[in-house]
Amino acid sequence: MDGTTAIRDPERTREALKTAAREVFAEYGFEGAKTREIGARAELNKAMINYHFGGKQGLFTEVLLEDIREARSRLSRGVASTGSSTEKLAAFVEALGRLSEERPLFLKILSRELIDAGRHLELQVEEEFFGFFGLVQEVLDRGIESGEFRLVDPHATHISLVGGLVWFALTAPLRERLAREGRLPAPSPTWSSYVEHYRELILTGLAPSASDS
Amino acid sequence: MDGTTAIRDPERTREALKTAAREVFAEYGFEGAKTREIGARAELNKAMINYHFGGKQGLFTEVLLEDIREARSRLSRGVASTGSSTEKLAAFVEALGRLSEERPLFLKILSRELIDAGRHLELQVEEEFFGFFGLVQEVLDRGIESGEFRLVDPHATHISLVGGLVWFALTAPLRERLAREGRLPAPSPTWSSYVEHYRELILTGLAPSASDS
DNA sequence: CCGTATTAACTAACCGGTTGGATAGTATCT
DNA sequence: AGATACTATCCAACCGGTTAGTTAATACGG
Repeated sequence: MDGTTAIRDPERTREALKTAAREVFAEYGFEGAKTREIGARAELNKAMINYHFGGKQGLFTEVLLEDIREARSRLSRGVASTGSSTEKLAAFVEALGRLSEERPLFLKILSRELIDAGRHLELQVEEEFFGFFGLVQEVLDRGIESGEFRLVDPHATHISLVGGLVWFALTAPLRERLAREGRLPAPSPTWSSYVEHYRELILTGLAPSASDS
Repeated sequence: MDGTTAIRDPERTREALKTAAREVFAEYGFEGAKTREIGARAELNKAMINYHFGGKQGLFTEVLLEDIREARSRLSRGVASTGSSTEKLAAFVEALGRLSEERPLFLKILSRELIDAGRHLELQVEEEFFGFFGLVQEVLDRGIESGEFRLVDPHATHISLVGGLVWFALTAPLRERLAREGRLPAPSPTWSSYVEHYRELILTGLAPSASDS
């Protein structure tokens, strides 16, 4: 009765399904993901998806809500670091880099949803997701106001800021495959080296020129 | 028999199928795209896909080969512009921006393939696609060598360079939907304003500091 | 404690509907 | 007439979801 030998453990079952779902949804997308495959990877009957989550959509929603909340909490911590706007932005890039590296499945799922305009996102997930947008905006606004950054469009800058890192993450699978097959002329950058490069590129790009007020 | 009134026109049929395929593949991905839907949009029997292209995969490959070749030719023209490395890079950003704006379906299809490491790309398409990578590399290498750019990792810079623009394109559908529903706090940047912003961000970010050799 | 009724967790089999592709027959070219 | 282009129909495989039935965990009266 120590719990580890329990044959039936609904909590463990739910976690196993969610873990399998993250893999399969990331690999095949919502429509492409087969409930049979999720069930098989979790070593459970696919009917358990309906039993515990109300269906494929329910499982998808549950997994995304969990991941979005974790991501927001991690990124918030990055932005909330004390210091100048420059330091805050650097901390955010670091946090987003680490998140992209450690949660590639989440990033894949989210990217797929972005491509098809969030077709499979329920309202609740959408609302939760929009919380991301406010995170960086304030740092940029304040940095521009204080003169630490050039006078750039904060909205556009926000897109650029996230774009490079996400793109690095999205192309990672292909680059890894090519590297494995020896078809890459030069070695691909590591995560840490890329994040470092990106932080410098962005911060240099945002720095005011010498002649600015 | 001037051709425009022809009831049967295999060339027109092939084009109609490819046009419909671009829409459907971009919207639903390779697996999600239904041959019935493609046939319906082209106002043709779905058996024509098999007849003219040998199947779903054949049509997909055909469409991608065509689009990749067009994209490469357009981007090559951008890079080949005369002038300094800075001007060449600026021209490339412009060209990529215009391409992303004018060929959103192509970009969607390609992004989906990147996410799943090119699972549906036949070898021929892959080879054709890799040609992209070399395009910017040389401009960056020469710009660094000549001292126009900082001493950055060209591979990483390449990823950053493409990332922002592609991310802008990928999030466009969602941003458009949100704007339509009035759920966006601030208006989203237009294509031209974003490209302009991005060009400046990158070129500023790559510029050597005053103290550099 | 202890048998037993009740509930919760789980499985195997099945369902209507849809998929990409094949095939047979028809129309329209040269 | 013979090749080419096209349609209507069919098919095996597969999809997500449901269902009836089984077993493990739990509540409870004695």
